[in-house]
Amino acid sequence: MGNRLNGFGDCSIEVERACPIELTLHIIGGKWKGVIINILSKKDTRFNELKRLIPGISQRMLTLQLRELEADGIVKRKVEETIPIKVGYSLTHQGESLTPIIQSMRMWGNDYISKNE
Amino acid sequence: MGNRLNGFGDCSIEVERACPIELTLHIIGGKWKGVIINILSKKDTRFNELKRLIPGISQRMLTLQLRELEADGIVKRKVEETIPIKVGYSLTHQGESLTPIIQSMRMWGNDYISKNE
DNA sequence: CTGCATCCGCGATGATACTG
DNA sequence: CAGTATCATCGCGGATGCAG
Repeated sequence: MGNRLNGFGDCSIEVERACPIELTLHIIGGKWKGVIINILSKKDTRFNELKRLIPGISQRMLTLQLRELEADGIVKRKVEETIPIKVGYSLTHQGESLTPIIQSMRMWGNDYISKNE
Repeated sequence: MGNRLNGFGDCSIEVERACPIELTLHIIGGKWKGVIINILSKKDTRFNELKRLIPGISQRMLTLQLRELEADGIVKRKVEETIPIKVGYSLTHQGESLTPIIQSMRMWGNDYISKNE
């Protein structure tokens, strides 16, 4: 997992090392990651359920984004060995620690919308 | 400015409309926007100063990211009609209202780094 | 000093079909 | 149900040169 941090360790801002910001943005900034985390913060969700809840996302992208979130330790994947197979996704502790930020972003976004009609 | 909201108005998540999150992510999620906002939150900064403070960014990208932030009402642009011209950038009120989120992201990022070494 | 214009490669994303 | 594989595309972003 640590290798995902590569490319962030060598940036040197003089005012202040802003890398943690970039890192966070890199982790949650994917095209659909915000929505995914937001949904998972409310309830554990299965693959097809996620797909249904996120209109417009392709199966491929959903898989990829989930894999990245998993690699970053944000999301947990639990396979039920039934037939057909069921796969449940949920937030890890680290993932849950992101929800305050997500919620701040929601509030800011709503505020922004209301101010710009 | 309102037209930048297009594409967000029609997303319909059943669990909850997550669009404000996507919108916020869209506004601050650019490759360098986090750093830019972070720097501007500390002090007004001129173009070349920004370029110097952000190693690795190309002139082109700095211009583009600043233009987007300006179009989104996050950043203010002030031209000093000297020779040579000087252009100062600063946060708008809306831009300043983002800094708590940015700071949360910094803290989360630092925490993340220390936990994943 | 602060940009804009142009060219271009590459990665991100979509569409579609196939699988255990 | 939950993916994987493959192909095609499209825009991001880098490099470079020009301009006021």
